[in-house]
Amino acid sequence: MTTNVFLAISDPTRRAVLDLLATGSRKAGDIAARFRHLTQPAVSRHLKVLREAGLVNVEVNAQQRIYELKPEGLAELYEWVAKYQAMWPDTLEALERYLDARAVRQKPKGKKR
Amino acid sequence: MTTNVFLAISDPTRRAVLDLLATGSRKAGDIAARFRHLTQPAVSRHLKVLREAGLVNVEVNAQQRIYELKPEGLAELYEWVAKYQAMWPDTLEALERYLDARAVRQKPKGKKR
DNA sequence: GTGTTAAATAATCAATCTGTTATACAGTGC
DNA sequence: GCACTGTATAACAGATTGATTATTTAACAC
Repeated sequence: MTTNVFLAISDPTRRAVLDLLATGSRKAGDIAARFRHLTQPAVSRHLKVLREAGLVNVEVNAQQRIYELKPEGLAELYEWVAKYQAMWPDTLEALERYLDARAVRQKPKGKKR
Repeated sequence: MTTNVFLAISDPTRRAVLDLLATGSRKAGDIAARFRHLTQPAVSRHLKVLREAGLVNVEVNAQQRIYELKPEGLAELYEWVAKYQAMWPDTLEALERYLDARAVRQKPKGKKR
């Protein structure tokens, strides 16, 4: 139990679910449909992990479950990483330059990550 | 391969190593000594994961390895979570209030997390 | 009631993770 | 050379993860 946020976001599928929910709430079935390489139960279990980590809310609507992002659940993570941000090369601009440089290095023309 | 940052920080021991290195570079042996419930090889493997994730640098000094935090390695994580920060209740102050409230709820008198 | 739909849970399995002990490797000092 | 020190790696065991298929649960529609 006490599924924690760090563990919850360590899985790429779960991050993708969060990214999707960031664009708006979705029914469980619609979320599952986005992951065509996964079955419905697989997605359902990812949603459970996200629920237990406090990263999403569920609203019941007849047989449907509407998942909503709960972004404050990421506060703990933000809090943790922000400590390190202060140690970054220099300013935010330096960070941006760093990220841009990294993006170019990793994928010269691509867009997905 | 391609050990990623999200996975690297999902383990509490590894986060503790990073937190330790945030206070200054350390020899591998000194790091291992901090985790008395773990053996030297166990810590060595955590260090390897952190290396592969680009979160630490190693400087060789005779038989010793001096580990140094590479905070820019957390840029990807920061980048990801920062997207969500914009969706938080309100301002930074609201976030702080939220965090304080959460801390009180979870541990009325304690201080460690 | 029956049948249908939406989603969660159960049972199971393979792969991965984290720890252990034992061992190898590389550098130092004599 | 040999012994010693510091750290990494190998081999393995147990726990956990993430997927599957099959089943259950719950609400709707008739």
